[in-house]
Amino acid sequence: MTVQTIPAPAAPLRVTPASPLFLREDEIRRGIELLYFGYTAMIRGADAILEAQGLGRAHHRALYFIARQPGLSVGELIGLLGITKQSLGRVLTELQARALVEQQVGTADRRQRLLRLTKAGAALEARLFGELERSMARAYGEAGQQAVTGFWAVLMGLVPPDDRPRVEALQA
Amino acid sequence: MTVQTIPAPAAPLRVTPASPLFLREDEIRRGIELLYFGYTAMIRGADAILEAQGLGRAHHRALYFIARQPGLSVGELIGLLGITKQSLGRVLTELQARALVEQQVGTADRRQRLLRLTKAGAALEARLFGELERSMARAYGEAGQQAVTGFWAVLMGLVPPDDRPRVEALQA
DNA sequence: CAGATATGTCAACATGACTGTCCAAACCAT
DNA sequence: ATGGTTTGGACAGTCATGTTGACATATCTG
Repeated sequence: MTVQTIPAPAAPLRVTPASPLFLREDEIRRGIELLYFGYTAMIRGADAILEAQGLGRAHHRALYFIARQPGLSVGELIGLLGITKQSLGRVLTELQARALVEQQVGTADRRQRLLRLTKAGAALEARLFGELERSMARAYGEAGQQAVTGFWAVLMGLVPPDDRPRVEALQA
Repeated sequence: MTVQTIPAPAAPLRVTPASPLFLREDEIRRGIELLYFGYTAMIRGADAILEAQGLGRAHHRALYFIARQPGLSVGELIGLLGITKQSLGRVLTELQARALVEQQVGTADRRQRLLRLTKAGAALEARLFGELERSMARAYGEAGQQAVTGFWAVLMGLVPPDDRPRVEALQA
């Protein structure tokens, strides 16, 4: 599962460094644009796989978080995705119909439905993750270890403080 | 236009630094998740304004890039947004009907329609930008100048090399 | 037992993407 | 000047993904 196949280049990717006046409009716009293009570029690789399966990004997000936190409840997943019960319901119904996701009744609270990937679901998620990983690993490698720390710091700074614990919690 | 109102804190936001083995699956997943949550968090602020206007994110993206590159052609905008002519057409028609965007016939090539914001369009875009800026400036400030450089480097690394010139070109 | 909570389901709707097709104007090369 | 290409607009239909609102069921909790 570990990926060490992409060696970091000797010289990290050169970008214009942030200036001391890095809160100027230009540098803010640069961040907005890179975030937009970087995000869409990372996603793109998985889209082809999804389309071949007749699935969409909504399915991917559900698969991703179920893979990340096996046994999470429907309510927790709704909280992570920030969508309504009805929207998730449709996605989850489809994933179960295709036997990619399975439910089990909660042990502590029997109202809960705890979600897990089936073998087939885990295999599909692994393929999708592979695409994201390929893109992200290349970017990490080109930018270098120190840049990755900065990347995380700025992104965490974008998340409203109240929501940060939930993001951190994924890093179990 | 310059924003210096948010001082960088003495101690930058602390995040777990990337480890020397920063290509491990866990650290890749951390990047994926932060990119997802950070991106959606940044966007969120503008959504309320858009909704009040009866506009969507597609309109915002068009306004953003027209503001960024006044006088760009329809084709260039299609290239930046990565959508089809038909999809952009509807958005652009609406923005023109609301007198937020105006066209002028290209000077060199009279087939082209060069796009500009009207006064009202510029005002709306400024309000929307203000929301993104507030979020991004806070994140920059919390993370610090060096982190911002790393943030840019990783994001640029995500963009396929062939597309990088187009992103750089926005930094005119 | 009563009320709150977790989940599921049905229906109607909005947004923003897509494809396919056709057309007009303008550019460009032979 | 003719013919092919490019740029853009328009119309029609479809799909994916989100939304509200209303209602049902099972289960937990006080």
